[in-house]
Amino acid sequence: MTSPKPDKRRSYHHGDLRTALLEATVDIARERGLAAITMRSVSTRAGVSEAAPYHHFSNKADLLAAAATPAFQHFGDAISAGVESARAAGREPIIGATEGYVRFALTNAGEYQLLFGRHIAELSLDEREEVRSAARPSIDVALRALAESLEQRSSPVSAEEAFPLLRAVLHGTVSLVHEKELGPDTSVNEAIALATRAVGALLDGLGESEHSKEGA
Amino acid sequence: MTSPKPDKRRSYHHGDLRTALLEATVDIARERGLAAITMRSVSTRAGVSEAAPYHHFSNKADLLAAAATPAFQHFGDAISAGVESARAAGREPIIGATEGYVRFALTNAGEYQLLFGRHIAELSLDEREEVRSAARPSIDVALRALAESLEQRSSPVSAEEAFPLLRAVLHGTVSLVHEKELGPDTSVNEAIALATRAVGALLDGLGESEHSKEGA
DNA sequence: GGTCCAATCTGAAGAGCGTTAAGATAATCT
DNA sequence: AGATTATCTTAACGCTCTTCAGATTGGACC
Repeated sequence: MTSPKPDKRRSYHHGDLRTALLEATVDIARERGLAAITMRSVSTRAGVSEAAPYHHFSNKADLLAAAATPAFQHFGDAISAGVESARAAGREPIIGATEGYVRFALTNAGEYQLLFGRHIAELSLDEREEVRSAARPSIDVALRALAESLEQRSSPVSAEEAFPLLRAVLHGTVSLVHEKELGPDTSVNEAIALATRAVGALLDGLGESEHSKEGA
Repeated sequence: MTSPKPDKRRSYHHGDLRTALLEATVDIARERGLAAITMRSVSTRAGVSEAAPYHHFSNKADLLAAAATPAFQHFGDAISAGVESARAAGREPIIGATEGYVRFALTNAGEYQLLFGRHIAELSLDEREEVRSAARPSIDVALRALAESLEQRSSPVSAEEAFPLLRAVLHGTVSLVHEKELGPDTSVNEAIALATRAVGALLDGLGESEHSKEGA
């Protein structure tokens, strides 16, 4: 009994446990945060024993790295949505990307941590490369929005040059809010206002300081 | 008798275990990173059993929060040194503060994490207030440097207004480097160059965009 | 269609983590 | 002095990640 159907969680063998584990990981991150991701919670959610994941991932770090792939999909979609929304409203693409980025990071804090948390720094080179390629589409969306806005402003700096600065502002704003460093009750809209203002000023300043070194 | 005779690791009673535990905590953070701080590593280093800390701190979170006090002292000193150095060289105080901040955060990554890591977000209100007051001197140093530079630029924005933006840039830059998101081998000087450029552009841009809303 | 192999999953165990409880020791108070 | 209180230790619990031997099964091969 209870075997012949590839129905899903039926038989001794799962069928597509790897995918199920990744989905469980992302779901738990969204619902209960990065700290709630344990081998037990993930495998229980997928309906298997806690040792089962080790047949698909070499360890927890590897599982988290692999889970970044679906999570980056969500992240990229959120940025794209922000860009489209801004474009439709006649606002700068990079401001739209900023809104999408910050809104995603604050409404899905656990998933954002999964993508950019401290555990990433401890991955092996191979694993980090895997994450990096999963991140590529999101990066490209943001980079294009940045390039377009710089062009609109006829800014003298390239998108590649400005990109790390943009990332610093966005990641910094989000991290400070996550860590409750800007007060324990900063709202999403306040955070977006902060980030858009910083990004706007940054691009303004980059344009200015390059046109003429008039300081002193 | 002889309360001022804490000879050191002598008897069954330690003498000043609380202080010794805080020093051990900070030392381990500096030497081996935040993750290496365990109740066992800390108490072993202080020469006591692993349960001893619970007579001075209610739990690990409380210990970490208390350890922020000496660590913030180091942090504030580093920022001050940067400001003084810049002042002596005729450069902007806020650029000096930026250099001091980033250099400290990258040469003492573990201690920086101790101050601004994710665990801070999970503290109780009382514990967070304790950390907050320990942070006060460092914040004031940075705030003064910012105010002075804004004045030199006759910028229309107040230091209080610009401060969160400054923090976002600094914390973001440092976090990205710590998490190896800007390449696995970003040097301290590269990070400082990035941060100073971002801070400079930010202040430039804040000045510009307030003088005249000329966009569109 | 039957047999065997390799992939997959389980159950049990080990080492390390934070934390608590009960008891030993020493400093302080009266 | 004796008693009280603060401090520290030893031992244990439940949780973490991880490994290993053994059970189960899907698929390849004959």
